[in-house]
Amino acid sequence: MTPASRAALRQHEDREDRALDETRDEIRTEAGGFCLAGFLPYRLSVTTNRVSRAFAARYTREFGLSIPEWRVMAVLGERAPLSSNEVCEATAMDKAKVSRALAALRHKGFVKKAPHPDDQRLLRLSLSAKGLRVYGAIVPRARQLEAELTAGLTDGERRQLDRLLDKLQARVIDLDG
Amino acid sequence: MTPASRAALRQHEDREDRALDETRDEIRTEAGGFCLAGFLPYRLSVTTNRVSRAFAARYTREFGLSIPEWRVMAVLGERAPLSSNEVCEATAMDKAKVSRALAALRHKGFVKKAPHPDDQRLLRLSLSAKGLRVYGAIVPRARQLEAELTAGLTDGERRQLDRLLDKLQARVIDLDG
DNA sequence: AAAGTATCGTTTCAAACGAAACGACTGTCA
DNA sequence: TGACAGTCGTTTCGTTTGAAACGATACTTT
Repeated sequence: MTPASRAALRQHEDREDRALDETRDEIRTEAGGFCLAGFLPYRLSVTTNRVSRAFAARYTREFGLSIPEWRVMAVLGERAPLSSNEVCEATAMDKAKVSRALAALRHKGFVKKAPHPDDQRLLRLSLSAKGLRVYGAIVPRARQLEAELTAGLTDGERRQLDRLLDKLQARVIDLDG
Repeated sequence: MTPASRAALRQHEDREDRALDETRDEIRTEAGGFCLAGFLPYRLSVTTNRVSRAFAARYTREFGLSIPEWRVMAVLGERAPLSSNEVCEATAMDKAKVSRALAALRHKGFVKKAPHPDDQRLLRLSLSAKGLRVYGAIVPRARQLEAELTAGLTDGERRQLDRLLDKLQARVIDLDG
């Protein structure tokens, strides 16, 4: 861009700036006082992402697991054997993510995969002995971290938080479903 | 894998399965009754991601904006001019994400970028007239969507939710800071 | 003023992501 | 039985992501 055209652009923008001052006042009427910091979806996202990062760092450092991998371990430890689809539902992750997490967990020797006897399309997924040992170690640690996270909350507040999340969840589901 | 080695593997796994039954009982002691569905970080993540997806779909469909782009618009509409760093802080996004969102917004003609007169490293970012018109349209819409999201909550519950998110936020910050 | 350090915003790079295509398998209907 | 439609899990493809490298500008120290 030449200095001349740059100057022309600036002049144009100066003219626009004057128009802007008028536009701005009209805008303020509808947009008046909007504050991103108080916007619920933003607040949810920021808080949740901070929580996820903090927990992910610990799962990685202490157990070498990503969050998708930890979720799969958690549900398999809870109620194996499960098919991949059942893991999807239990973890709220899509099948590609579950497939990748399973590949990693199998590679680490934490998960066993067998064909379902009645339906060859399905998998019978479960934790190996090694996986079960890790599961036994990570669950108390996860509980402890959760307790640290909610340390500032009374039992009543914790219950209230669960209730409010349930309500939001229900609301957003019929909002886009 | 040959049928023979497959059979050998199965036999090995059968042996492991018997060991597993014993291990499982010990595990249950520490891991007993863990339920991912009730685990706060998981619940936060699932609910928040659903909310984000629902809002992102609407921003895209109705205004052609991604969430990072909408956040930048929001803070610039709120209190331009801002530097890129100030946008980072105000939106809780890293500088790469902000840089990319700004490039997209400038390409769409919604954002103006000027050099700061006192410090050539800084940018003076603000909305163009076009950007300001979009801002004026999107803010009421965002408010309306937020209202739909919280439609099931009383004013008290909404305030309580804000309080609880503040507490979690404070807690997680010193938890990983 | 020159050299070294720090900050700002962009770009590069590899990893992670979701949507869609895919091959393998099952159930249905002719 | 043979074609057809549906389901399951994997893989591919293009996009988005954050960390780190980078060039450019400003500040500090001598």
